Amino acid sequence: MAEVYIRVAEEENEEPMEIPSEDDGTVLLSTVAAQFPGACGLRFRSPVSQCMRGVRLVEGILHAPENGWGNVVYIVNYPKDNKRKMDEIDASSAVKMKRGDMKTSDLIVLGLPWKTTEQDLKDYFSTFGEVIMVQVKRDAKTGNSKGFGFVRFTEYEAQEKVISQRHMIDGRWCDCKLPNSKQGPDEPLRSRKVFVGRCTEDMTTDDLRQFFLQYGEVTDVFIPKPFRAFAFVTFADDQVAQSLCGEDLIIKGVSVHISNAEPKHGNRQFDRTARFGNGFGAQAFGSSRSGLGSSTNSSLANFGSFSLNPAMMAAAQAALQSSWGMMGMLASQQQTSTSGSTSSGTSSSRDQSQSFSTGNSNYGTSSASLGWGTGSNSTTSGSGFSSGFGSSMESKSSGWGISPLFHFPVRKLLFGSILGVISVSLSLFPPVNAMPSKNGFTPHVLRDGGCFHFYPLLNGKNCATDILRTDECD
DNA sequence: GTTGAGCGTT
Repeated sequence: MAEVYIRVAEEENEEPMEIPSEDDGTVLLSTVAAQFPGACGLRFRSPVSQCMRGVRLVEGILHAPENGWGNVVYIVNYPKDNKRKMDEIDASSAVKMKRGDMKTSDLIVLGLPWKTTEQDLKDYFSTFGEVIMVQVKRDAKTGNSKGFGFVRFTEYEAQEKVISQRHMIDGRWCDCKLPNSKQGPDEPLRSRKVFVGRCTEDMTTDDLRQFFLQYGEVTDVFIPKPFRAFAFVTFADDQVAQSLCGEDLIIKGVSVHISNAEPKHGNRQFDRTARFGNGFGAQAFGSSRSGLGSSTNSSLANFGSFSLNPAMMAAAQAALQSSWGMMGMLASQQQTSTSGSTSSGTSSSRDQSQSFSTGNSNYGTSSASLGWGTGSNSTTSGSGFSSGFGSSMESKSSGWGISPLFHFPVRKLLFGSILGVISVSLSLFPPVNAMPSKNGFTPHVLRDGGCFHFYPLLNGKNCATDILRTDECD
């Protein structure tokens, strides 16, 4: 079969480029993206209607229109083309760009060989520009390198270049990043990482990487182990990430939902705002970035007189309604495995394990707690029910992870008091199924090692995060 | 004397 090419251009009146189709007559979006980086689809002007028409795209495969590809010039779609909100994002980033200092800052160099000296560092990085500072962090007693260091350039361009690539230093691949201490507090607005909900177990990191490649360069894919039905995909371009948020995409025949990766707990800006008067974290509700702010707040107001928010109740009731039940919770205490999972590409070889390590995340559960019955944080204190929670699951690599509304180590709680409080709350409030749909909160429970995570859904959309499994709750 | 994700004063 003779090779078939379709004509593609960025604009209608530009000279088209011929792009090869596959044997079955389809065209891979990745093929298009190879010539037009960032392309997310094709459109063409219908000779009949004179309107622009989209080309069917299924799982990265572009399907010819009814009458074949023909001689039409297909126009490349980019994520920003069909996202009105991108204008706002562009505007806000423009502001940040202006405000963003072009000053250089220290860069942390991760993964240094133990033997690497500061002179080695200086020699290496001088190839990128003038180096005004290098450090190798060492153990005070032994003087041994800790395997990381810092470098600073005079030129901002050199800094950008160095951050943008990996570095082979003395035989090891190293990464240079802005240190955590230098990461701006409003970086979340420009997150390059998206949360991929409703993943199935057969989706591999490679599958996801291949799939999302059609939208732009993918710098990291992370799938928590054991299987938890979600993943994180990080793009090189934050605009690509933002443009995908809210989309339902089909991967391997299943619909996954893309949303913002919630900031992990323990992030600077949330430390101080992690509590409401009712004792619940403001993060899941107050963040305007999640786009849930207004509707959520109105729900809160309805419950204000109880100084309880709906998610709080939902969570408590979910504890009773969850398919595990209390016995399941007890049994779960036998499982203590938490953060032992490794990065997605595991290898015993030193070099290979490094090659997979960039940007991968591990998950662990750190302690969090619920305080029951004291009411100390309650402003109106009608219920005598308050809680607080600390950090939870986190994504170590880039500071973003999912954020369950709260979770707690089961073993640290007395079940008698749980039952007591829950029975009180149940007597005060209707069961979940009877909760007003207007309210829209639905509890979901996720077990993670010895901990339980409660995920409230607001009108079917993730409130604290995306929903993970559907078999546990209604 | 080992290690391999992280985050810097000393």
